[in-house]
Formats: sequence, C-alpha cells, structure tokens
Amino acid sequence: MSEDAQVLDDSLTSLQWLQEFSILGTNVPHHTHHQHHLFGHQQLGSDAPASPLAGDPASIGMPLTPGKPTAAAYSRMQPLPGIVAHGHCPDDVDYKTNAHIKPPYSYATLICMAMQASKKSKITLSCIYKWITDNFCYYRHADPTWQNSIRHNLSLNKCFIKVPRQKDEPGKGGFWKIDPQYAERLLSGAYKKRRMPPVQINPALRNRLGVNMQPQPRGQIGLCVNPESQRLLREFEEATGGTMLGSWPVVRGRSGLKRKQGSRNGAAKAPRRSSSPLLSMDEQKEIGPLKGDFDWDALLDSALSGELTLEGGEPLSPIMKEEDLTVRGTHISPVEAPAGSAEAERSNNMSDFDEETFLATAFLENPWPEEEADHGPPCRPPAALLPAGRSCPAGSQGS
DNA sequence: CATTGTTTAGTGATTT
DNA sequence: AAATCACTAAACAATG
Repeated sequence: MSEDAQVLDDSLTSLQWLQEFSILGTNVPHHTHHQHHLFGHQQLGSDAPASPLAGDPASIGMPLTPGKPTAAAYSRMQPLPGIVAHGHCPDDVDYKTNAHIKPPYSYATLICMAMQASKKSKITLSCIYKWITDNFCYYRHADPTWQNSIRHNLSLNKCFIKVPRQKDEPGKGGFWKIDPQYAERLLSGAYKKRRMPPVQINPALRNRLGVNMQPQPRGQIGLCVNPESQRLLREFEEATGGTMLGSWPVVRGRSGLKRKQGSRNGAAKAPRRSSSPLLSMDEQKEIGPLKGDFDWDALLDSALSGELTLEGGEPLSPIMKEEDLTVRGTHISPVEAPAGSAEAERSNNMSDFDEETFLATAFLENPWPEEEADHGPPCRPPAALLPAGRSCPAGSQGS
C-alpha cells in the first residue's frame, strides 16, 4: 500500500482534466524546486501576499492556477490541485490559505507544529488554537469541535506533557510541551506516521463550493462538477483503487448516527455547528500578516542540519532558551528505547513525530501569534525572527 | 459563564 | 480477524 502513489504516478499526473475542477481555488505555489514543504505556503517572493482571503470561500470561483503538474520532487501524484489523495504529499495545496481541504496532519502533528513554531517548549492551549487557525485556513471555518479534539489529544497523547502554570502566573490553563523523549525521536527520524488522515473537505464550505457530498458508497466524495469531469473522476478513482478522496464524515450526526445519548439537550452546551463563521472580518487581518518573504529552502536546510531542533539539547533558536530549561537536559534516553522500559511502552504511541512533522515545522520558523490576553510570555513571537511584519491580530480566533 | 482538561466511548480505516 | 490508530462526540470537573 502506499505504493499506489507511485504506481499511479505517471498515468495520472497528467490529469489536466482535473484542472477543470473549479472546486478549489488553490494558490498553487510557484516554486518548482524543492518541494519539500509539507504544507503549502504562500507564494514567496513576489508581492503576492496570498491575498488574505485567498483560498477562502470567497475565491472559490476562481479558475485554478494552471499550476505545474509537478513532476515534483515527490514521485507522488497530485490528483487535484487542492485536493490531495489520501496519504499523498500535497505538493500544491496551500493549506495556509486553502479553507477547503483539511490539512493532512493529525492533530498531534498540528500540536507539534504549533509547539515548534512557538520556539518555546511550552505553549498554551489557546496558542495552539491560534497557531492552527492562523496557519491553516481550514480550521478557521471548520466546526470548532476540532478544538475538542486538540484538547483530547493533548490529554491523551503521551508525548504531550502538561506544565502547570506558576502560582503567580496569571491566565488560565496550563502550558503544554512535548515530551523531550519524543522530540528526540522525532529528530532521529525514528518514527513514521502510520497514515495520514483522509482528505476532507470542509463541510462548512461544501455548499459554497458547489461540492456535492452525497453519501457515497465507500468514502468517496461526490464532487459536483460537470458530468464529464465527474466521469473522469470516477475513472480516476477506480484507477486509484477506489478512494481518491477520503470523505468528510459527511453527515456527522445525521446519517452517521453516533452513539447512545441522544440527549444533548438542544441548547445545552454550544450552539452546535450549522453556522460556520465563514469569513468573518477577523480573517482579513488574520491571514494577511502571515505573508513574508521567506527563504523556505534555507529554512528547511537549517532545519535539517539541526539548527532547528526541539529540545534535544541542540541549538534551539535563541529565544527558546529561557523557559526551555524546564525541558531540556534531555539527552535522557537513547533513541532506541531500551526494551521493556516504560520508554518503549510509550513509544508506539508516537505516531506523529516523523520527519514530516519536523520538516513541516521548519516552515514554522514563521510568525507566531502573540498570546493576546495572556500577559505572560507564553507565545510571544520572536519578533526578531519574524519574516515580515506580522501584526498578530488579537482575537482572531474569537471563540 | 467560558475555557481548560480529563475521561469514556464509539467509528472507520489501516496495519499486522 | 484482531489490534491499533486517528478522530469524533460528549460528559463532566476544575478553574479563572
């Protein structure tokens, strides 16, 4: 498995027909070399600030950038610009601005990214939220339940450790950090993510996209495009073994009837979905600042060469030092966990610390949102490192 | 009250 | 087929 990508490679990379799909206004990055970025990022160079709303529903009608059908660095194919096949590296998807496609990162990975981006070893929950929403447009429009998942993940996942707030520290909730041991592994590349979550299209945007998600037989998405394209899509799916697109648990709740308690007294808790905060003003301020002339490649290189590490005791970015001490001193364990140790036990849970996360987070050298109301230093962006003026929209993520 | 954090439980997909 | 993983949903406690 996972070979399918390769197998299909040449036969499918040339699916120009796919460009007919105007489902997703992608901002296909123009760089053609070094595509190791894991999430798309803004067009660099040029002044194209990736217009704030790029990738937002507002722009969905746009024709696709006739992006390069990348023969790409990866010999992976890119079925749809903007839609990536499950498990494939989304070369061309700019997750930062593409509100339609759920980033192929697990929540744990996202958390890690946020943590690494923060340059501190510990960050607050709200910072995590913030970072995610700032960097993945998708989550700005998604049902806020993802936050629940984030919390759940933090609590449950062994690689996250909670660091209680100091008595005198104002603010709510504690901090979270990555268990250094896992960071070690991450850096050693000892872990591979087992799988990636299926591609999901933001249900909140579905309608606006004209994407029709009828419950399909097997996790297939019914893209509502012209019949011709649809046919091709079908053929394509067949060729790919059926599931080119993962499906949004489409009818969450509805047909996907969940479990027991139908309780959930109507208005009891939160105004369950249904109304997605599409494009509120906040995003305008929000995305824009993320732009920056950034030398991603260089960044990546440095990341790879170890300049950017978690806490392995290696050269962390300067700013990280202070608070970091809590965690560092970590050359604790040999990379290969001694068999039978508790270490070993936890290790198998470490599904997300792979180079992918690591590489991906190289990009996170990027702007870091200030922790608004949180006086503390929590997630203060290392101003010095900010690529381009990033003004840290406070309250961008209202909820 | 809202946020944060923990826990339990169910689903579907993938791996072994 | 069983085990595992990632996710989702939700109840509920603690806290600011």
